[in-house]
Amino acid sequence: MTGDQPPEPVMARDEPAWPPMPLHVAVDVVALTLLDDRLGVLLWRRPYAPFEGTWALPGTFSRPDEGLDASPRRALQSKAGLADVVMEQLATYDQPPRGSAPGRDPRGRVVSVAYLALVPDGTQVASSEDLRWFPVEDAPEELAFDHGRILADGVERLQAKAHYSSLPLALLPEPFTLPEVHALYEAVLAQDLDVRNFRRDLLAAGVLEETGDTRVAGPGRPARLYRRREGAFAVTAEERRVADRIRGR
Amino acid sequence: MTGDQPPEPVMARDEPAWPPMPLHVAVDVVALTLLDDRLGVLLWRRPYAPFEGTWALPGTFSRPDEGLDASPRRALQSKAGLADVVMEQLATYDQPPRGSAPGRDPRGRVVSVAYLALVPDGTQVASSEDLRWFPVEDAPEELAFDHGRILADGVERLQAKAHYSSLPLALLPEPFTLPEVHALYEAVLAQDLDVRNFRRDLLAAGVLEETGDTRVAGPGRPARLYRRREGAFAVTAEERRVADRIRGR
DNA sequence: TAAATAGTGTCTATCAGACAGTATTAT
DNA sequence: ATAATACTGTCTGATAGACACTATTTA
Repeated sequence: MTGDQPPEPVMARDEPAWPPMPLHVAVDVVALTLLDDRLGVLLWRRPYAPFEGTWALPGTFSRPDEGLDASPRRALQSKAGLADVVMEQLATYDQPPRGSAPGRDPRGRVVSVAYLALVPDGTQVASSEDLRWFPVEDAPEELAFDHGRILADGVERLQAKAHYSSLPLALLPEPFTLPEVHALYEAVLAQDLDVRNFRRDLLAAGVLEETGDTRVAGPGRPARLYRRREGAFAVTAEERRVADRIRGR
Repeated sequence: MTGDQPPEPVMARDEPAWPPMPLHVAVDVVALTLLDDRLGVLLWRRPYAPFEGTWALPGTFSRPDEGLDASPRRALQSKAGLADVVMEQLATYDQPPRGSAPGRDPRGRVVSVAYLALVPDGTQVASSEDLRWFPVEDAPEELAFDHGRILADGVERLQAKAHYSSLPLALLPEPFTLPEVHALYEAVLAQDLDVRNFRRDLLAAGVLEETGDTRVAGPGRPARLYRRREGAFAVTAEERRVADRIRGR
């Protein structure tokens, strides 16, 4: 593999070790959703080697003709029919993973750029025997490659952000009710949150605006409907301060 | 789920698009240090195309025979003679960078994994006309590739962590005095910090321990010396709570 | 003894956490 | 009326931020 793709003859005094040994760049997606009041992750059973038959995060190899961020979108689109989800880059992993045994990919050196994708509750996915949501806590212990670690990192990232941002709202279709948001944060953090304090702090953060409507769902008082206010993210007071300090410069 | 991962003849039903088009994987290092009570970054003037003669972050192509995290260490070692610095991965960038014009690397598709490296104040580096520290605020506006953006992201990461971790201490050689730590945080945050509050909060965080010695430096009362306590990181009370919540699960 | 640097204490406003009852709807 | 769900207010302890003086050394 010589990896020559110079559009012109640019090589006057080029990088000493050029062309470098090219590597294989994969992307893997930790796609999370709200599943029955718990956090769910999309897994895919690999139909071919390596790790044939093993559950894995959906992923693909990045193509030379697409932007890096486009690769995880294409993976979600082609494997699950998902489009327009909120995504953010997590981290990049390689072989060998820190502190683990078997290496990322038996086929050779592969670096994998992991992404976190947040899929709104109720979004239709092309599920099947070999592609479906798992409650995160019931996911198979052994995933392909080092996907178990990547999954854990993705969940941890979302939990961390739940403490100081409204990122988890991407898991709800708009408009939503405050009880739904409350249940969402409890699911994300796997933790009980006092209703009164939660509502007080969430409303004080100013990330929501009322639609004016309410939603009737069976018995009980109807809940007011909200949507996200554009560009609003920080939730706790401390983190609003931090964000202001950083942004305001 | 069968999960056989045969090191043997593997290619029975392999990935459809295998082998994928390989890409070039670079690593770039945002190496920061304390420079005359300001934050400094190590830059390198590229001696060859592309961007010949332009200042850039030190970097290299990752080799197939090394772990990904080893590449930025090799880059620092070979270009600047630096070893054993604290490093953490920042993010991965590619062509085209979000919202910019010229593309990462004119030679073809390159993804770059960026690292943050913290070099203790006073560490000797093999500096020259073409490799030296710049105060971050005096760094050239135009760096090669999208290194300007990567540098900004690295500084922002360090500043964010300065609010809730003792990561910046990696910029000081041990042992150090509290006035030095104070000056360090002021340099990192480019902000005045009240001495009394700073000392109160830093000591309350329990990340330091006294050595018992003091350091005499010219006139004035000698300062007590401290070292980092092993494994201690969180600084503010809020972030200790956050860290506990996340870790304690 | 003057100049330089290291070190210390209090008050206040804000916020997170604990806690229980009222309001509105369907049946 | 009963059951179900939505919604609300207060108190307390902890903490971040504002603020000015004393202590110890060298020259």
